[in-house]
Amino acid sequence: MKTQRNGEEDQISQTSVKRARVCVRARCDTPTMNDGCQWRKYGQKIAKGNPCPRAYYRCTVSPSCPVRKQVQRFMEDMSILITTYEGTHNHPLPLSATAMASTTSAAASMLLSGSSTSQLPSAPPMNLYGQPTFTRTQPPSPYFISNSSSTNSSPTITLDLINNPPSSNNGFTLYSPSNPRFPTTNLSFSSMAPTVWGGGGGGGGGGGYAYTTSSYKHDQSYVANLNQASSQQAQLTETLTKVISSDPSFRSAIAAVISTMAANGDTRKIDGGEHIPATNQNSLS
DNA sequence: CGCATTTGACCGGCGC
DNA sequence: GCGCCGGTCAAATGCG
Repeated sequence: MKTQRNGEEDQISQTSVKRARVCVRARCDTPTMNDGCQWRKYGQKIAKGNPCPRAYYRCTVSPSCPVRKQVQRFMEDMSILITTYEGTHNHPLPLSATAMASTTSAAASMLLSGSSTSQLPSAPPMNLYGQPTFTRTQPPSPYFISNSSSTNSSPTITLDLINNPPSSNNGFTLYSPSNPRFPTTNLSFSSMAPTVWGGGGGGGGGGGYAYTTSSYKHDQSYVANLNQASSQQAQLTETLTKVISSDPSFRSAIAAVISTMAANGDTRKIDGGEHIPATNQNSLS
């Protein structure tokens, strides 16, 4: 997997994906999602038409890391956080960050290949889990906003980590592109959302705002999710096999996610573990 | 005292 | 050419 992901990232960095962006939407009560990486806030703007300010962060794990992210509340539901990642990390990541990194890079890779998205024009969302692994107040309406802030000048992948309306999207869903030129691909990992990024900012400085280091906490829901994930692994595997076998590009994205889930639930052998702070590892148990 | 956030200024792209 | 707007910079500020 390490080789595979590195290959993907190489591909990403060498092609136009430098401009590709990965948009992640997740329900999050904290000012910013904790994705395991260390970010430094360098700006904030009030976007036109949106009362919520948009914050700009830069990856500070490595001084030369080009990765940036924008964090903004979803206008129609302030509890939803829209995080847009841009660029690819050029340094090893802590395990807690590989979840996002591998998922986004794989998603970007899938977007680049362009083969898969066109094959799913209007297919209904796939449900691989069958039920949500995390229960939380679910708003009545779907949140697949139409790539609102995008200027269509660069391809954007949307990872949807919101628990969507019950009937169809409780699990793991892939949404079809809507823009023929720069397709916007929506991936939904709603069952993962609260587990991977549940922790809360903290950190120093003014408002106690954006120092989202790898100090995220694993609460009970995280453990519960892990257990449930493993218990459903057989079913998941079977379904994934069908999906993956039918789409080589989607394969890479799925593989990244699976590896992440496996890594979280099992050991920390997979890529990046060597950079985990001890405190973070302790929090896993 | 060091470091991160805050926040107004600045810059470049884009549409008119 | 001008103005708007998104994105970035950097001095000021605040916290540990």
